[in-house]
Amino acid sequence: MTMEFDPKAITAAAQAAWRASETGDPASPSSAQKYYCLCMLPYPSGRLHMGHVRNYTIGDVITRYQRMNGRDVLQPMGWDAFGLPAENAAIKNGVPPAKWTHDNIAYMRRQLQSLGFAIDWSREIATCEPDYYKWNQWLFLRMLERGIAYQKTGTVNWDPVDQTVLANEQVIDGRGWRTGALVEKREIPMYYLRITECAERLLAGLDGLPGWPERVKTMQANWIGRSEGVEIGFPHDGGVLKVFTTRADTLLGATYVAVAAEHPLATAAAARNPELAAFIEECKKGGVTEAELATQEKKGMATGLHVQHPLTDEKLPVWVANYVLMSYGEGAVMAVPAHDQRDFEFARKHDLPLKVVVKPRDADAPVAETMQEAFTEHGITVNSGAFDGLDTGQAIAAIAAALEQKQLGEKRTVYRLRDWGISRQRYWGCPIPIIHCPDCGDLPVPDEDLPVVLPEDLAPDGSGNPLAKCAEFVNVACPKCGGAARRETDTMDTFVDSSWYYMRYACADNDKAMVDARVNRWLPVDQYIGGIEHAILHLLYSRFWTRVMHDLGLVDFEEPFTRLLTQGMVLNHIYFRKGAAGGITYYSPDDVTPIQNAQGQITGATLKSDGRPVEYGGMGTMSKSKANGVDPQALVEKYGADTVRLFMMFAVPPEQTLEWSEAGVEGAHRFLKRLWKAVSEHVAAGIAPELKAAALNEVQRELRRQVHETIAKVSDDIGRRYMFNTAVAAVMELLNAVTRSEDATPQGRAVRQEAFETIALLLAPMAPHSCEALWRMLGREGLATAAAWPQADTVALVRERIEIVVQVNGKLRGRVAVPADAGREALEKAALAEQNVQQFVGDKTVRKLIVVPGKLVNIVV
RNA sequence: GCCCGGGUGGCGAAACUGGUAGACGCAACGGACUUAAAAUCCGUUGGCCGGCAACGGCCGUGCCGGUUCGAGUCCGGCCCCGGGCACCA
Repeated sequence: MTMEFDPKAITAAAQAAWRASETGDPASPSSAQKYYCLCMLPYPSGRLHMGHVRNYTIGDVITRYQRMNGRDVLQPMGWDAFGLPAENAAIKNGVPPAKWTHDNIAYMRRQLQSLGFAIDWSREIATCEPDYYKWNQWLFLRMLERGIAYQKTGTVNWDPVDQTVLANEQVIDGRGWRTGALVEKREIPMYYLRITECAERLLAGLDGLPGWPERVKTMQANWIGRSEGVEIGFPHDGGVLKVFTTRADTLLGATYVAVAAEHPLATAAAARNPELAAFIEECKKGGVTEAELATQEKKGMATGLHVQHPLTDEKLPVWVANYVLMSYGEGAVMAVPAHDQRDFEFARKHDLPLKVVVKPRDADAPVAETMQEAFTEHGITVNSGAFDGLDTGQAIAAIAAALEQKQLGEKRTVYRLRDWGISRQRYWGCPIPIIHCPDCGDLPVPDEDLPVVLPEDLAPDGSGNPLAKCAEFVNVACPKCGGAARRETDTMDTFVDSSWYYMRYACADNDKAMVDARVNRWLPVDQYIGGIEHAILHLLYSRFWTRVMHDLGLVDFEEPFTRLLTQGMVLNHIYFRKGAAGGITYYSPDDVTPIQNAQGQITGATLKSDGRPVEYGGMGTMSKSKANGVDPQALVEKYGADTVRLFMMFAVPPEQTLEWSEAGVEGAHRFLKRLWKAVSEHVAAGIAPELKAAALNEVQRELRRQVHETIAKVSDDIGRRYMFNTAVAAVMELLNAVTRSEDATPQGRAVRQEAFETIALLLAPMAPHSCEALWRMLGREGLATAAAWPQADTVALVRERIEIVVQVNGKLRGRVAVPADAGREALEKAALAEQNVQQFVGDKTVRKLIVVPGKLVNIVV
């Protein structure tokens, strides 16, 4: 038995032992209760970074803990293998996306294996494989049959120089990342999934997810954005302009209406008004993100058109405004400058009138001429004829009723949520299985021709989709008339791939069906773990996709993830330079020398290789694209997998953001070495005798109580609280206590034996390799990671005396030791008797005595 | 701009339901061991003040205000940092 802690040897031995112990078919049903522990699948960007290590270590800790608690645990792994970075790498290095992706997968798989995660690799999937994406296509066709998938135009970023569609990430300050050209908005036909039909179910379903963090549910609910209001019609020469409002009570205060630049009314007016046409053209500049639209300068122009107020028949001017979004409601709003801040600012800027129609409940109405900001709160209706004196709620109801009678309004519920556009004008993705025939129109690819296989040998060059230039792919016979037809060359959003991969793990070997009965054994996922950045899109799309599959009878469940743990991001500094054309080059924090101001904040840096300045971009998520990822490999080689895993769990609680620093890794390593040494010395003294609880002296009972308190704490921290950092801290405290004990009596050694065995088991989920070795050293048979989780002995936990805190007027003034079962009166008496307390109470009158049993007494004088 | 989080010693953090602020670890400093260094072990470590000492006092959880016997924790306002904003994944 070696005394040296040798992580390399320990890791190799443990991993060999685990491989040797794998028995039977992992897919075979087990009598134990199932537990599906799933981590979000990684994008194979090249190398693992610390965010991955954090994610998969959390998953592995939960997996191993549940296994030791007797569950039949499934922990699979796969690759989110389609996407833009593979195309970017191809453009940069000339390597085909397929080869780049497969090489990355091979490398990252080895990295994951080196960390000793208990992953069932027999179920591994990669979303770029035809036997996976075939089922994307198959389900898309089912959605098309049911009208869940449909075609309409959508807005994209267009680079006029490269003649290509850009992702939002490729638009930097309104310009194309490669060309520097001003980006334009362009309308193109795309396929959409009708997620809005599901809005109410997706919203209501959140109430049935007690295992999800409140913040994620709040974000999803806000994203779906249900609003109840009134759709109001404003008649005009060409028909009726529809707007939606949640504040119908302010209708009499409407002084103009505003429409989006893309609104049909704007287009119609622009046809006869060159100035307006130029303004609308101006609005097309820039990217399509909501952040960009919401922060741009608010601009508008009158169309010269007018609509009629539905209640007063007054003529209201129609304006085009860039702050009105075509994608929300009807793409038009009634503007009430007195009671909406955005309308207020717009009206002041363009000299549009203001009409006050709501006053505060307990104050006078604001005066239009002197208002400094809009009055947006609820209140009492004024200046509104028959509706005066009503409270906001009543006024909305009364005005809605009046509009309904004139058939110019009806109550409606609208959602902020938009349908999911899945078409991407990109190569490295799942082909959309549609054939365009000049005679028969757009036709689905027949099921028997699936999958539509993506050619893997194309080379993207940055100008458009290479698929569209690939004759063998594009040219196809029409499935209906047999004539020459053209394949759809758009591919699917990669969120489609990740919306159901977790189901495929249950039956990855089935080439006849998307999923089979096994999916209902393993799913829903008991514990899902992934970054908080996926709180909305991925998780919402997955919930939607699951409902579609449920409604098609493919799965029994509607919610895919029972419990969710959203891991905080691992951040690192970001450094970059802007190129002449507008592109951005990122530099690794390792390659720069930061410049700090007097407060120690980083203000910039210089690049080590050329000594010239680079800009500082603050802290941000570790990612390959920002060049700020830290590869765990060097740390694993220096300290071993267990140290890296343990440090990750100890540094910070899982949901919290982690600003990366290596400081502290050394501490985790020292702890493992100290544990190793302590166990070595303990076993070197021979076999410990059997523990006789009744024969222990007070000191031994005290140490044993700490052993069992630690079992209770660690079980709660891992099983319920997900506070792995405090679980590790508790084990550290226990080790400190054990090593302080120098009791060489037989029962003293027996207590230490129990303590060390307990530590080996409590730490096994986090540092499994070391714990296997310790378990053997302690003379135990079998695998620590397969042993039963320890249970706290309630008898050992009993305390005879406890310490009570005494406060005077809420300030700590003393502590008293009392019997654990002391009653209220005994506590009060002991508290008042304490010497320092008496100094502060003196001869003052005790007004009140607050007793918190087991904790404190507060004396109010 | 909008939605969601976070801010506690020199640093990562703990304090779970309103009840002892700073557990555990890092770094630093002092000591032991050593020819020396590394490693290891022991001790000190929020700030200020009093005391030979035991110990005691005052201040302190981003900023301003409030509720409460008692606030890191609850409420109102603000500042800063991070995540998301529908084509990065």
